[in-house]
Amino acid sequence: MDVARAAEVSAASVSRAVNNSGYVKKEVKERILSVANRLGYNPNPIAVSLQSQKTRQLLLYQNEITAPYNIQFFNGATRAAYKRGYSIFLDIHCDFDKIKRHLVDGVIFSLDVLAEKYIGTVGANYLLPMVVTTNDASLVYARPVHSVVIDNPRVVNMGIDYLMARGHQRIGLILPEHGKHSKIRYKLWKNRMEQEASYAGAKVNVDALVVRAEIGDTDDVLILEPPLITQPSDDNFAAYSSFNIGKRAARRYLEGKNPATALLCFNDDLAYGFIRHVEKNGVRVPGDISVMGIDGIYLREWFEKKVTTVSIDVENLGATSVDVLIDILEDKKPKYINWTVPKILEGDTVKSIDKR
Amino acid sequence: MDVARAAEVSAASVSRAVNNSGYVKKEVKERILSVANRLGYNPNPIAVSLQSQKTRQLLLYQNEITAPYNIQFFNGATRAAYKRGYSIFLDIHCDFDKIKRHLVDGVIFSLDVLAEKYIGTVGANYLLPMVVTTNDASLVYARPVHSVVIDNPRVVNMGIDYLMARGHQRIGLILPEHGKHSKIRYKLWKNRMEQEASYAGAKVNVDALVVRAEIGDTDDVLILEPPLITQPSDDNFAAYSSFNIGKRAARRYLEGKNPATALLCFNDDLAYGFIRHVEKNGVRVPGDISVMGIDGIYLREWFEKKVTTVSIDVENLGATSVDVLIDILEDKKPKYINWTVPKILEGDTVKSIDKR
DNA sequence: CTGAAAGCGCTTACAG
DNA sequence: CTGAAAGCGCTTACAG
Repeated sequence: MDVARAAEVSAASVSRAVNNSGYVKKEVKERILSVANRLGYNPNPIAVSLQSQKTRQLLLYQNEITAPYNIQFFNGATRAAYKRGYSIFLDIHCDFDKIKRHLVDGVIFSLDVLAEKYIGTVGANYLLPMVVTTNDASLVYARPVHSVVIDNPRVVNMGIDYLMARGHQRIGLILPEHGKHSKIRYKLWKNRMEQEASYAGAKVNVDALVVRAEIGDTDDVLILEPPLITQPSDDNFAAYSSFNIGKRAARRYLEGKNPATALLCFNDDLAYGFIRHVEKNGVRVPGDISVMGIDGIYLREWFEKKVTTVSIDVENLGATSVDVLIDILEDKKPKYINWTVPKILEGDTVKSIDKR
Repeated sequence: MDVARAAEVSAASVSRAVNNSGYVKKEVKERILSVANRLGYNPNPIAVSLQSQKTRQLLLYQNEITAPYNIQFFNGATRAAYKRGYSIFLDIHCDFDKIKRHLVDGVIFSLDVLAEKYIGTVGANYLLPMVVTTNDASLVYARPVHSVVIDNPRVVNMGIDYLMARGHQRIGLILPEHGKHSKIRYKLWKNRMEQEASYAGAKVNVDALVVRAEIGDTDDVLILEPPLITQPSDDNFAAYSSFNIGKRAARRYLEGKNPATALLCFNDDLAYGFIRHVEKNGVRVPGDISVMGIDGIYLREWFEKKVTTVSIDVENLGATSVDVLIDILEDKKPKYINWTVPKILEGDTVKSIDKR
């Protein structure tokens, strides 16, 4: 070490002085520090990491970055990490093999399917400490995994409650054709709606209230290489965006004759895609049909109409995931399952109607 | 090394086998590899980095993550990095001291003011290889810095050309009160407009066409800790968003009597904030006033109206920045100044008018 | 209070 | 073709 030579002490003393750990005589310490300062010395972080077996860096996997959900998750995560002296590494390439080369202490998956894939492949013999945000508390992985759980039963029922309180009885559902989360929310919605129908003594086919749509091969959310967001010639939007699924759903909705007075959407992005397309075709929201989303995306503020939504406080989801992961790393034994609490955010897309 | 012991060879041979470098007898290599595989061995990336003095990780500084511009920049950057075997570390905390602890080979600044701040402080004695995306080719830092330059003279004139070709002569400008970029674009616009006026033989006060606005202390873009995007109770949007500056500008616009028939906006976000607010107040775009943005954000597709804009191909900006940085790291001597080419993206917010 | 030594887990000349 | 040695740049017991 240059500093050690210049200050005529051992490397050990420099280390003690710079990190002010252990004993160094006061004058010596000052001399070392002033020399270090003069030479612009900074401990090599890689060497420090090798020694401590810690990088204080975390990895966050998301499958893309244009969805407001993902942006909010990242923002919450990076804030939480910063508070505890860590940094977040956002990786939107689901190329899990690369994880072996990343200099990180642990991993966060903002989507459970990503975590499952990782555990089933690379994770089998390179399993870093990890946390996953999941839509299903009952998910069982190859081994126990710490998770932050979106309380879907509450989310879906809270949305339905809100709409019912405003007189809606025929409450439809718009969701992607495929995907585990989609199935979970569909089941919850269906159970509730059938229950409501039986209360009312009615025998109805609730499935007539559903609109499903899909774009491309959306079953596979593992995107190795994220596409360009904006094509050089036109601004085509990535095929997998929920916004586009919402547009597609709107097309189906307009073709059929869905009897719903209100539609609960799989998420806010989808709701906006839906609204955009039906309004272009003369259907007013909420005049002709009420629309409710799920998530609570920040872009609600950017649109001409704020979507009424069940917020799952995505930033908090990200922050909690990070806190759990750091707790693991610092041996603070967090709970395996961490629930989050949804909440209604009022907006402009639901109207009250007379019950009949 | 466990593998070395189990395979009864030296650590050196294991290294050679695993990296398949140097000579290892075929059978021995196979034995090592199978043992390594059985034990689930992976070289410790920190140790590898210490040895090679490379992490293959890069740091990208941005001052927040909600702006579509930043999202696109990141997407372009991470794609470019991935192609060359690097990863990008997105840091939205402008806490440059932390850079000393990051395990990265180089840094990218997507905003020149961030780079200047870094060079003037921490960078003085901890200067990593770096690249900056800048609005001004003439920027002189404390030392020469590789830069990717947004060709503002072309951007501004291209926008004005587009509007003039559609009959507009009184072309206004909306921009933030403060900031270097704002001043640059203002000057370019002013020169051009005065020139046009003199061609026409007119003597006009072009400044009557300007709308300026600001939110909070926006002069300081160095955000140590990014705020929550969504507040738990209401969805207030961060004060520094250009969208909100656009709304504020709209208020001023409505108060005064700006004679412009078309307004060039500092960026697309601002344009949307402006459009949102004036339309709420009965002013139609482009019916009553044409609006043009700069940037080419992907959210154009999400809105009811696509803003007409001068795209600076932000993804390409990010990708180029990364390529230049990697060229530096790999000793490929990239140019110091790298220009990018703007381009018009048509939209729904400009109408042609009769010249008079 | 301070330094020599060992070690973090690798890789790469250097001998053989 | 293979191993012992040195070294990447630190930190931390261990002696003194």
